[in-house]
Amino acid sequence: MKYKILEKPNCNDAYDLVHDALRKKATILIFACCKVNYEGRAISELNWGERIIMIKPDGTFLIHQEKKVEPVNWQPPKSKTRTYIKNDALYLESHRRTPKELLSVEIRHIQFISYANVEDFEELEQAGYEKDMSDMIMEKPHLIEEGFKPTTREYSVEHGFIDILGKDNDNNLMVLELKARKAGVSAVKQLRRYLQDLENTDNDYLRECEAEKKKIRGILVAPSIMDDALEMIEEEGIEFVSVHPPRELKRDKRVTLDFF
Amino acid sequence: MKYKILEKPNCNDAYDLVHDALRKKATILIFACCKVNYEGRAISELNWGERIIMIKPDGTFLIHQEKKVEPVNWQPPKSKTRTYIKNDALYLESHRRTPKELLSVEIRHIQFISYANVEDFEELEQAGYEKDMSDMIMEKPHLIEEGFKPTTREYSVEHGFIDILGKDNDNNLMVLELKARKAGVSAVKQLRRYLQDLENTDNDYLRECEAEKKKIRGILVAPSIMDDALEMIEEEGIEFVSVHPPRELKRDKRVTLDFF
DNA sequence: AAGTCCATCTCGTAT
DNA sequence: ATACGAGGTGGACTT
Repeated sequence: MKYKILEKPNCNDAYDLVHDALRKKATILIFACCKVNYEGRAISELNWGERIIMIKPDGTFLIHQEKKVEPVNWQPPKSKTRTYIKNDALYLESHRRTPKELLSVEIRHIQFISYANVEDFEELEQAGYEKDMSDMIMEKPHLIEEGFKPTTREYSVEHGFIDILGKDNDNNLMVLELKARKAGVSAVKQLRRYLQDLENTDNDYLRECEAEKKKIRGILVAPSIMDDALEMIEEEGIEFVSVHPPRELKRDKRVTLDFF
Repeated sequence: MKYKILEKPNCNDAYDLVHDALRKKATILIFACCKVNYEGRAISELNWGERIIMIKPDGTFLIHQEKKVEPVNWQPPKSKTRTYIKNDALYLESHRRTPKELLSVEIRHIQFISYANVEDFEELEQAGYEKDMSDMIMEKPHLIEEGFKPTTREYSVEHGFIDILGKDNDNNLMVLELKARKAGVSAVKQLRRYLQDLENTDNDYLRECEAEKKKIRGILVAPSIMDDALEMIEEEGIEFVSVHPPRELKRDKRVTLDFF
């Protein structure tokens, strides 16, 4: 059976349906009045009220109020769900170890309860992120400037990773910090720290620059920049290059590439 | 009517129910095969597959696959939902401005669709966070050490905010960085930056310390600490104090206080 | 409206 | 298993 719905079921029928659904690895939806306790990484308590409960076959457990994107309480995938009846009331429990967490739901008036065998073999295709930007710049370095030659990605320094390292036409070292969204002061500070790290630590790039008397150029790459960050950049001698993250899905790209 | 369910409805009946529910500010649940496009802060595409769609009265729009806590696509509160029929298929659209975002859902086979008037006047009571820790330390400074006198919270420095500033028994300055979870290397680096900020910028605390020839002590406060962070702390002359975030709900606390 | 920071962040990925 | 960073982060709070 693909799905099943019970309206205003009694406690035993609801119990049977949940039990069935858990065994069948179905997705459960419940609209009911409930009371919720959580204890684990933090603790919380939610008094009686109507909510939507969703239990997924991967162990995910969600309780949604009538507002907000985030569930009011939840358990992550691989949590174990069990159900039982006590004093004529239905209880749901979801627990996991590492870290030890327990979510307990007491259910009073079930308006309806259902399970569904959800068949979905598709994955989300998406674009517009820092990684897409990085890929694009490695493919088309001229987006930064003519003659830019990227050499290293994710170069490790004291306070983190430099997104892209490379050289300009005159062999000066270029340190790129990428942001997929509007760059703020924090991005400038981050780049500034990386530049300091590069200058204060012994490394091949620094030695080469010193030997050849070349400069180290810090480049902030983002679609746009906030006003205060722009001011700061001018003070710091850092450059800003406007690059928008690519808005092409990989599938579209593949098609485009196949086409030529 | 508190709720309504249609099983395998035709396109027009489904449209009517959605229309009704949106007008009535009800919460909508749909189990159906759908195809999703998103364009806004990023772009994404999700091909045909079965999912659970939830539309809340506050404008929140969620599409859940059968795995994970996070919805595969969503729109935040205050988004505007509309529905229409085209070529005998039901469409749902949710859009918002600032930033401009559009979520489009094409629906093929509806297994069931329902709306529910969710009544919930309760808010989550919770504890176990950084803020709770901070409150607790301000109330019971001896948790850090005997004679500790906190003076300032959220003291602004170049790279962020110092959680708690205070003095020890000998009038040395104490800089506290709080973490509600196990502290890692990044927490130590953060504290180190704040200490540098405090020493490099002109401020009353620094001047007082220099005048009175007092020290500046960096204290990392967390329930526990990672091995590499502990090593780093010893090198840096930073101290670690183990404090667990309080696990008392405010309501419980109130009861306790009222009792005495 | 925009910026800042915490979160039971979640989730992917590298180690 | 654990650590680390990105996210259409969300959400609360301040400016």
